[in-house]
Amino acid sequence: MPAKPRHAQMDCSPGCPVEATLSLIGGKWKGLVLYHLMDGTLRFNELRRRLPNVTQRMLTNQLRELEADGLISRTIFAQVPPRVDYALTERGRSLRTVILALKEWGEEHAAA
Amino acid sequence: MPAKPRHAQMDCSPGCPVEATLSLIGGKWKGLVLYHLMDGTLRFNELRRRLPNVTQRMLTNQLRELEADGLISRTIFAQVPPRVDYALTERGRSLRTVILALKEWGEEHAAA
DNA sequence: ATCGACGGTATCCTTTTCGACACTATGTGC
DNA sequence: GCACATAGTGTCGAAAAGGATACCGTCGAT
Repeated sequence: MPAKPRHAQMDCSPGCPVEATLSLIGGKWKGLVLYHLMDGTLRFNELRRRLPNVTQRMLTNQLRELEADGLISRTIFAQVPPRVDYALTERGRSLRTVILALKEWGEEHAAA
Repeated sequence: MPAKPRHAQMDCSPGCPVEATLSLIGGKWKGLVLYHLMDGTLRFNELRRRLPNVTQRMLTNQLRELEADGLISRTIFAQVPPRVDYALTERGRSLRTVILALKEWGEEHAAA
């Protein structure tokens, strides 16, 4: 399983929670995914359209990891054509302030 | 140069600033370094002692990247033994709210 | 009969990241 | 003469992350 042993060993002491949080949202496109899901539930291809530079495989990966971390939920409808909805969980929603802080800082300090 | 082409192409549109910010603080130990420097200026080995799991080479790398991004300053004193001080720049200090948001979320949602 | 939409997998390959380890220079204290 | 502290640098290699491409099954519309 190619999960994220990124900061797996949380033996870092004081500032550790900082890294713990980063390890959850630090994946290459996770910030973006979470940001878009803050608008509400989206289907797989709706996300794809919003993130044109992400390959299908990467998007699937990131979504799976976010799901494994309990930040988003994945709801499958037994239909044809298939339909899968992605939405923030309660835990994911609690990241709102963090994501917004990142966004605001980025907007104000766009420096070259 | 092995810098951070991480989110180099900032062609992501709406949530882009989120990724932009993450690309600056998303390095493996950058969050920690910034967090500790919020306490005030630190010398190289003082940082090392606070981050026991970081190899010297990695610490140097992260510091160099943070400096290149204008988040920290590096002051060399022509002494022997050598002395180098690291401190947050104005720009680095402006990250305070972001770092604290990360830390607080991490503390509250430590979940297994 | 073929095409497209949907939500993926599977496979392969390249790039990036990270860690281990060794090595450097200089001056001081023993 | 030796070790120690300081703040690094260099090289190597493993592992992880990321990207490209091709493929799958089903249904409705053409």
